[in-house]
Amino acid sequence: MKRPTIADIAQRAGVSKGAVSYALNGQPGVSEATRQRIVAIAREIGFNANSAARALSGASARAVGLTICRPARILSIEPFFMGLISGFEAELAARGFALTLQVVATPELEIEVYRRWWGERRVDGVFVTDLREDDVRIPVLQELQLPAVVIGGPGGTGSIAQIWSNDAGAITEAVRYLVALGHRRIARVGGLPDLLHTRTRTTAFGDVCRALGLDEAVTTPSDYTGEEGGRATRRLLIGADRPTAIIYDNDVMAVAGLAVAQEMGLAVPADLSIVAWDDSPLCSLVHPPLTALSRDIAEYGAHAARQLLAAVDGKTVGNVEAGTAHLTPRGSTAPPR
Amino acid sequence: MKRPTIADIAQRAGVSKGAVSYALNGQPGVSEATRQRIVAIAREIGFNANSAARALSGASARAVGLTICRPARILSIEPFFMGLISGFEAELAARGFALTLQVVATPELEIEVYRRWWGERRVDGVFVTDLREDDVRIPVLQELQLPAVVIGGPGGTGSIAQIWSNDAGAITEAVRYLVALGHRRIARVGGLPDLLHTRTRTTAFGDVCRALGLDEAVTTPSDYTGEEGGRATRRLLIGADRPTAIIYDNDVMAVAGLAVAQEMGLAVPADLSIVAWDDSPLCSLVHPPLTALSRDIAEYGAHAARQLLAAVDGKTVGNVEAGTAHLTPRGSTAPPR
DNA sequence: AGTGTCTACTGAACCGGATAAGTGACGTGA
DNA sequence: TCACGTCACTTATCCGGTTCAGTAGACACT
Repeated sequence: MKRPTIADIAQRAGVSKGAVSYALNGQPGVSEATRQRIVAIAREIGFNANSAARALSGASARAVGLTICRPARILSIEPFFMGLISGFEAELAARGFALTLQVVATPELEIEVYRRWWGERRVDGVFVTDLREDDVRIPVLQELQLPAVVIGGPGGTGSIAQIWSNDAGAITEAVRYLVALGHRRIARVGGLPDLLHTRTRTTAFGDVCRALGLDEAVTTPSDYTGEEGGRATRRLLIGADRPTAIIYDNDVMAVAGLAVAQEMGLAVPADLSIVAWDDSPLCSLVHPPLTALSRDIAEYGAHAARQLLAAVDGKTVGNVEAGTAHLTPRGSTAPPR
Repeated sequence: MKRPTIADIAQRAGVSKGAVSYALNGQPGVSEATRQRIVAIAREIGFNANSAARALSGASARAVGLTICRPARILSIEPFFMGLISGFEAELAARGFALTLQVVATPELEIEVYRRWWGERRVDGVFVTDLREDDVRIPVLQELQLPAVVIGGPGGTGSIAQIWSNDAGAITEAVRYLVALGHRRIARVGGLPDLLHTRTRTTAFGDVCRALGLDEAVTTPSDYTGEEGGRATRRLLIGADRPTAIIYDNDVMAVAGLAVAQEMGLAVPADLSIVAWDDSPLCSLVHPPLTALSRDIAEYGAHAARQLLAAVDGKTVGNVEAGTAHLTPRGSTAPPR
């Protein structure tokens, strides 16, 4: 089956290719009557502009890219990325943009993917996730002048637009809440220590604990997997002065931590309160349901997509704060025994 | 920054554009010495062929598409798709293919996406998931002659290649195992009833229960969400002859079911045995860890990608069975009290 | 030397859109 | 009535690859 082209439309409408192009793109240069006739024919024969031809003649590729740098075993269970992708899609689909996905192993490979996409003209812009300190990807994106929106921060992206949520504020809220319940020994199981938002959270956690005069503010680094989250929990709970509350940097680790506590015969929340960062259905599924720092990840993604599309359109896009998490208390937090 | 083109390479090598194209694509028509010189220059200046130009001149777009038809709230927690995508990527990246993703609301919209992708020449082939009975997408793909691989089955795809796992065998194994433990009242919380693999499982479940002379073989349809899985479990457990074992069509519902059982004061596995279909880290995280029907979803995806790439290359691709689930016993199954 | 064959290339057409430049018809004002 | 401007188009060129039809030169064979 042959794909219809503007030449086919031109022939049927008795006009030239150029006229068809003007008509379909809403450009001046054709009468309103002709435009409507051409649009009608295009719809009738199911015309879709060849994206390659369009991209080749200087217009945009109508696609944006997302690289994900996480091992498969984390990806499969981590709800964050799928939520983000759902949010992207809502905005992109409305504008007729496609999303190109690539899973990579290291940030260095991510750079290679960016260079290739740029050279191939495959995407008009990219989403950048998992921002690190002195991130190696940033200078490359600047050099290539590839429109980008960094999801994470704040800071560290130079001239590249970013969207970030106020993680420091969120963790402060969580700690204050636990302290109000009467907790004095609060620990935290953090995410990958290289990631900028992990550092932001760690710093803010230390600051608020110090400000409130808490005994200690231990953050155990981890890698977002359930196994590591469970191991970290076990280490925290076998100590002499075991914490009465633990904040986890994602929901998967929090669920694992809950299982470890129960396995060790501790009652949640009586003996141990648990707070999860990011609220997925997972948190409501377990027993007791987990108190969580909730945010609308899909909306966060949609916001990022709007930013990126604006950047692709050549608009200057600033940094915005959006989707800051707020505490959703559930059954896993209570005053300590 | 200007993107290097084959014309740049041609100029520097002192040959024509055509020679460069032959050299870079491993075509005959240039001497080995010249080829190496051209390849060296291309690498030196960081050349990447413009994908639009390549696609426009009849070569492939070097991209394949995946549409996902699930609401965002399920997607974010459902580990299956991310596992599948990871598997796709491994194969696609090795061949330099990009993966284009689109999340849609209905199968009808999926058809529109296929038509658009085909018209835009944006992808060389597509993955089809969530096969239904008399699936409306199949005739469209045949009409467009768009290379495709259906993930699911068996059957119902006409001439289109498919990859399927032996769900009937897997559920039979699970039921036999439970019966061997002494269970006589086994229920099942199924997935979306429209999906072909749900029907396959339902039929096989009924067959094996009848063959083993079990009292009843109730399958409660559901939608893969934790809420629905929990509700279905509650309905099953308040009945007079409550089941002593429940098989769930995905892990999220199984975890929700576990929480409901515990909330109702039932001990797992003493009062109720639980089997989850698809084994994600989630199953090992909860307490007790869930007995699951495990399969390597990433490998399943990689296999599907190999099939699709072969189809894109014009090879005829048959139907293959792969990645059949096998039972991984854990703490959630035991003889009934 | 003449003929044929092969290799290693060149030149040009082509893919399907976007777009700048050109053209003819028509209306308008002096 | 003629010059001029505007509108509604057409024509031609371009984007950057792929590919086909040529062609020059080397070499072998008679």
